[in-house]
Amino acid sequence: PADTVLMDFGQYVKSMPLLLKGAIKIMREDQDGEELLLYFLEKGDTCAMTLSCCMGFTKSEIKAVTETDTQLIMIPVQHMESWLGKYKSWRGFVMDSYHDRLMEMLDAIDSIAFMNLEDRVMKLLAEKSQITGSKDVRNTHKEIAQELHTSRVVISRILKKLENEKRIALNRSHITLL
Amino acid sequence: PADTVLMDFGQYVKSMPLLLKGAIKIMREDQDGEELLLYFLEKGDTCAMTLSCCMGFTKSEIKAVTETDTQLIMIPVQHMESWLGKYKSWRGFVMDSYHDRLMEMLDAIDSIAFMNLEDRVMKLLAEKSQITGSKDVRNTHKEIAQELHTSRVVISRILKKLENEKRIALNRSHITLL
DNA sequence: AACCATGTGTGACCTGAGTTACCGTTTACC
DNA sequence: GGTAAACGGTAACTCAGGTCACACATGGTT
Repeated sequence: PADTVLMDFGQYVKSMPLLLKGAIKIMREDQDGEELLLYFLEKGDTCAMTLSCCMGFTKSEIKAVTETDTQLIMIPVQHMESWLGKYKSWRGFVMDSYHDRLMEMLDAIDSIAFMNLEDRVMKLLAEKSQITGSKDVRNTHKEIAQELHTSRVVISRILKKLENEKRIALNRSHITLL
Repeated sequence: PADTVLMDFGQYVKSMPLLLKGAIKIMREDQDGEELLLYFLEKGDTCAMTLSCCMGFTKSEIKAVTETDTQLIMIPVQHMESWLGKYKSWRGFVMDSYHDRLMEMLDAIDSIAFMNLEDRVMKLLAEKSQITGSKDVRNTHKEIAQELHTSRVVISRILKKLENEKRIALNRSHITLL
């Protein structure tokens, strides 16, 4: 179901998720417990972070939470490793996954470093809309604020501005893209 | 030699660097040509970005510039691929490299998202000092500003403050950590 | 020595974003 | 139906960091 914490910071990882349906959001947390959305995983994706964590037997650096209801397969580490030697296709899949995740990280960095908050809000709303396949985004201002690592007041202000510009419509716990 | 551009944005990549000596800085650039330092590569490292770029035959998303004089081996793509099937150790090395790079990206995100400029400046100076093995950092304020994606004036201001706090000493084109 | 490019210092000002405080509205749940 | 919690709007203020303008120092070149 949506909003399930699949993996938390500091947890050991012993299997690798393979996403069949739905979406997962990957978050980063600093020492004060402040969070930041890194990227979303969608159908066909796997989490490279998990992947390298479970191979190195290190703790998770990230938190994974289902964004929507989700269906996934968990592959135990030992299979993963042996398959890497046996199947070229599996190797290719794992490599591609690493590549994809690096690109998502780059994108996350671009957003934080080069974009202003207003644009980041619009980008996030667009991504959420794309994931659910609907123009309606069911989130409170507070949730959006946490994902973008800012405060609720700031998000409310920006959303109100976007509404005045007729780019979105606001309702309680529910935003519509126009 | 130092300050050599090994790879630029949009360039195709046909071989993979393996760092024997020295250090390389990896930069990201936005559409306006604004740059941002992502991380440094050091002895024993390779560039996972290059790696996945050359396997996918896509253009480079990053720019690589030697930070110090550097010695490296360039491995052509075709070897890389066949070795992945043949040698478990090579596979492990490539996987580890991907993992390391992902961790560096996480660190870069932490810096940008969670730290203030003053701390980022100190962190950068510490990294540069560690790389050269010297307390002296030979950089102009302008160079530091570009790496942190800010302006020269701001960096001068912060450095002056750090000097007043006796944490560094300033000279022309040259900063000493105390 | 005169000149010019580069590097640095500093004051004045602007602005996006974070903070605090307070209020009204809606929803969930006894 | 009443009450507490969650949600959202808004004003007033603060502040880090960005921008502009200008001055001066340093070092290399002719």
